[in-house]
Amino acid sequence: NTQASVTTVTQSPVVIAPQPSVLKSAPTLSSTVPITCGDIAKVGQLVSKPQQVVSGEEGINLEEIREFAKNFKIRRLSLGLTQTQVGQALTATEGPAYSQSAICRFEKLDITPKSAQKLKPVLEKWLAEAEHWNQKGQQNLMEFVGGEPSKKRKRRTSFTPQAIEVLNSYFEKNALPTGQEITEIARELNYDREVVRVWFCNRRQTLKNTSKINVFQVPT
Amino acid sequence: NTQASVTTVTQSPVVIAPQPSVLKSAPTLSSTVPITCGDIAKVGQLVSKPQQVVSGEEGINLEEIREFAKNFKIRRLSLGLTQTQVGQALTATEGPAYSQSAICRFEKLDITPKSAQKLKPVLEKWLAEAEHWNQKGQQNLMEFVGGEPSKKRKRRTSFTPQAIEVLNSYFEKNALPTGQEITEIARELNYDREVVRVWFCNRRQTLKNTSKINVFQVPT
DNA sequence: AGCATAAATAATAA
DNA sequence: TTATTATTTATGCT
Repeated sequence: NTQASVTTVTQSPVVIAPQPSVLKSAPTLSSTVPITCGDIAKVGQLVSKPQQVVSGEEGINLEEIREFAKNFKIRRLSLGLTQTQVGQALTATEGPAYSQSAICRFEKLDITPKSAQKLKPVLEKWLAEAEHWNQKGQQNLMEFVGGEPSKKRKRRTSFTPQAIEVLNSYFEKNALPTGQEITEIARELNYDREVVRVWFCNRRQTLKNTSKINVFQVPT
Repeated sequence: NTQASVTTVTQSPVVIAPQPSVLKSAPTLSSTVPITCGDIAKVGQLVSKPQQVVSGEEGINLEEIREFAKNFKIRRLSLGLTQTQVGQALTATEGPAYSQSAICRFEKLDITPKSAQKLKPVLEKWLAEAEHWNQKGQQNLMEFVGGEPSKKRKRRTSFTPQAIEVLNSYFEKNALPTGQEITEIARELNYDREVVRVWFCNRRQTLKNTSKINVFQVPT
């Protein structure tokens, strides 16, 4: 449409201040920290050890990777992209598959130096390209990314009191229904299946949150 | 600890590219979009109308506000702060209460120009200060944000047995008092209104929890 | 005016 | 990877 010429806003670029370790930086990293999967150390763990900033045999600059990861996140966010979107877009343009989890792990540096080293240039290139398209307009970016242009957030469902009652009774019987069961409940209540699934997720969440002991003193 | 001199990373500041409308920009905004609350138009709606970039009577520069809102979000994120944190911190340092919802709505420009105009300088000032502390280290930022003892973290209220008795008797009569009633109870007991409100919340939770069946049951 | 909670996103478990 | 939990954001409501 004739979106007006508005897009040439010439907004002053935001300069992000230097970031002292937004990540938790695992300061007192010691013997107590088990490396979950096998015994290959992760970037996020190695990088905090001054001696090993450059991983010996590989010649990998961990500090550089850490910085990039941090910048990557900021740049991703300022493009308004999610990890999922990046993963999907990469999967489409680059060779292998990149899941949301993969992007997440890169940003958190929860990967081996080798993987990081391999992934970094891919992300770097892709991100630069995304930023380039973004210059030309949000629409182009979305096209490049591939997702439908800005899918809208689903309207918030409101359940009827009756429905909630039924849901709660199911929940009391079983807080973790199978996909099958969810489908059935959804049909019975005539709500969207996904909506019902999310309801159970959130209900479990809420329960967990509220089941903490309460703050105020007991009236002795 | 002897965190090494690492912190002086002199990371090259990230320059955020100009952002053509990350927000959904409500492109096909037409008769179908009802303005939820009354008929006062929101910034996000007004700003897309070229003619009205400056709100007439008020002299409010909507375009400026839109830009600020966008930058605010990016800067908030690059500080690693959530809307909730900002809201809480503002509530602590500035006068009135700022909920997570309020921050959310500001960022989405889902507020009236007048409110936005009022909120903007507050956010601007606060954010600049937060960035300043962040320069000095993540720890300082968290202290600034997170109600450190130096700031006025609200002291934990302890109710007298008498007060609790009164509260409980009110609770038995009505577990969900209106705002009006809460105010009155608070005045009667000479406690802060908010404290009383929270007491009722917590009381309801407690009740709910104690009467709960063990939930995470295995689906058979 | 802001709470309660639905929906979306990020992080972790499997 | 895919499945689920945990966290954050957004919105219907009154």
